[in-house]
Amino acid sequence: MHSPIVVAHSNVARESSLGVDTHCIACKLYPMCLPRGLPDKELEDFGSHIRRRRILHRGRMLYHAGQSSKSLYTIRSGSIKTFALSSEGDEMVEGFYYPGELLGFEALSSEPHDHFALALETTEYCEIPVSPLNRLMLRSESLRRQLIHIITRRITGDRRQGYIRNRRDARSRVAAYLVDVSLRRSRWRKSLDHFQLSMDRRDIAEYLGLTMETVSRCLTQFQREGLLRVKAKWIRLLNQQALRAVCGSDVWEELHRAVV
Amino acid sequence: MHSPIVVAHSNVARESSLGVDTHCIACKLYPMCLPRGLPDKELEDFGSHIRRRRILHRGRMLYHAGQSSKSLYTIRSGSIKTFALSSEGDEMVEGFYYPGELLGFEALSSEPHDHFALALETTEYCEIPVSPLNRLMLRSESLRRQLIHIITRRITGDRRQGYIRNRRDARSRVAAYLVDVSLRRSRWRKSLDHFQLSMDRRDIAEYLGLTMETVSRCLTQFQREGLLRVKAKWIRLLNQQALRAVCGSDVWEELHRAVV
DNA sequence: CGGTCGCTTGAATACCGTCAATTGTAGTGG
DNA sequence: CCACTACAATTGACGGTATTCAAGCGACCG
Repeated sequence: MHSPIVVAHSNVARESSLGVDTHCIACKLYPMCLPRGLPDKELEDFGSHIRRRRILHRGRMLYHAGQSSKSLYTIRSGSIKTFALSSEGDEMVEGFYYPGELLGFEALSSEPHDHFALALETTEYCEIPVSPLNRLMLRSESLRRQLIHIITRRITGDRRQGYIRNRRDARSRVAAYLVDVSLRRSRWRKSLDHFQLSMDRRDIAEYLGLTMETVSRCLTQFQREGLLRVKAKWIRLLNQQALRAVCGSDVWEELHRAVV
Repeated sequence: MHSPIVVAHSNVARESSLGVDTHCIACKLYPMCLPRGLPDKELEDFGSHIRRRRILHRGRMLYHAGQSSKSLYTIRSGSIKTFALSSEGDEMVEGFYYPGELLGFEALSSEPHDHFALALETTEYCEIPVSPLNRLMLRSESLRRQLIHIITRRITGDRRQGYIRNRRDARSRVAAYLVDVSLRRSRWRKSLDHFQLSMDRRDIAEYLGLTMETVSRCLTQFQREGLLRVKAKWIRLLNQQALRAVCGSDVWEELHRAVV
């Protein structure tokens, strides 16, 4: 059901024996893809080290807290939730990851994972081991630049997420969340206004610092106001303009900049 | 009204012709200092490019939103507040920076600053222009590693800050904030339990997603409970143990790990 | 068909935000 | 040095919003 890119390029393997191609094609779709813009020679090198097309089924962990980290991961399709566990056992949701996005940066500072990464649906990902990556960076100026560029953008992106999550009232947080999901989907050219959330209400709530019930109430209220239609995990945005107004036009701009 | 950097930078040259020394000394105190662990040769090189001992007086801007960014900055003493402005004109506080901490990472991806950085008190900082930094990284494997290490740790650090700011109730947010300040001070061996906040109540409130009044009420309540004494900006923590319990012991551990 | 799980809805409560008044503090000039 | 001013912080009362607890609904699955 959710296997966008794979399907679209199912006839990829024949194009190249090295198998770098699939990644190249992906790069056209994913602006922040790691090897984007690399010279062909280095691209080959890079491609020979990553482990591509791995599959994780819903509910499986990509990695656990405490586990030593040796790789970066990039999502090809599906979605991942990252979270820490408090001593009382409840989840503190850190974020959600969509196709084209990287996670597991702590591998770059050789620290163990400090959180869990869980597949919210069937998810295809690439694993990029850091030790060959480090070796490659010795030779490849452009790879080094690209990596630093990506990490840096991640920092500014997190900053913007912070602006969402810290909004005062529940309404604007939930609105901003929906706009964010919609914008991030637009990156890989999926429908902007009709989509299925892969996480449940509790996850959204934990992420936004609210309760499940409040998130639910906001959604039904938005529906009553004609801003969207919601049926379980399916969302249809009917009036994006108005939704942006709810979350604050400036917040929308921040989010928009983060995606472009 | 707020004119940026300008200011003094007077008697630097006499200590050393290369001027690396002051930075080296700092490195002993600041574990995350950029050139930490560099071979002497490269350290010299590095030191010759940074602009050290710049002074910013209270209320002055280190940089403005929109301004093009060409340097990283590291605090030597004092403190900096970073914030964005919403369209309604109110501040969205992103964070506070203390000695040993780096800011302005967007320079590494050659994007303009998307926020303001303001000195909360008289602040000494170093400016590290990125173009020589990039050139140096071509030759210096260890510098490259160190930079990536620092940026990566910044991401995990931000994640932990997120756990603070997203706590449900005001009490635990304020408590976590105080513990955080205290721990970050401990890095440069300042008093853990008696200190002066450099930001006002409104700044703290905006940072935590609360109001000034709520922050104030939490502080006086903590005082009534005997956890601390507060007089204007001066805080004396009387019972750190209990304070950590208020913010949730696991959050405290997260913060602690971020500092060490 | 009954059971589980995720989601919604309702009512009561607790908490935080708002507004307004007061006190306190720092900075300025007499 | 003190008085004055401007601004920061505190405090109180009130109303609104989110949480809590509990019940009800509906989809999915055995």
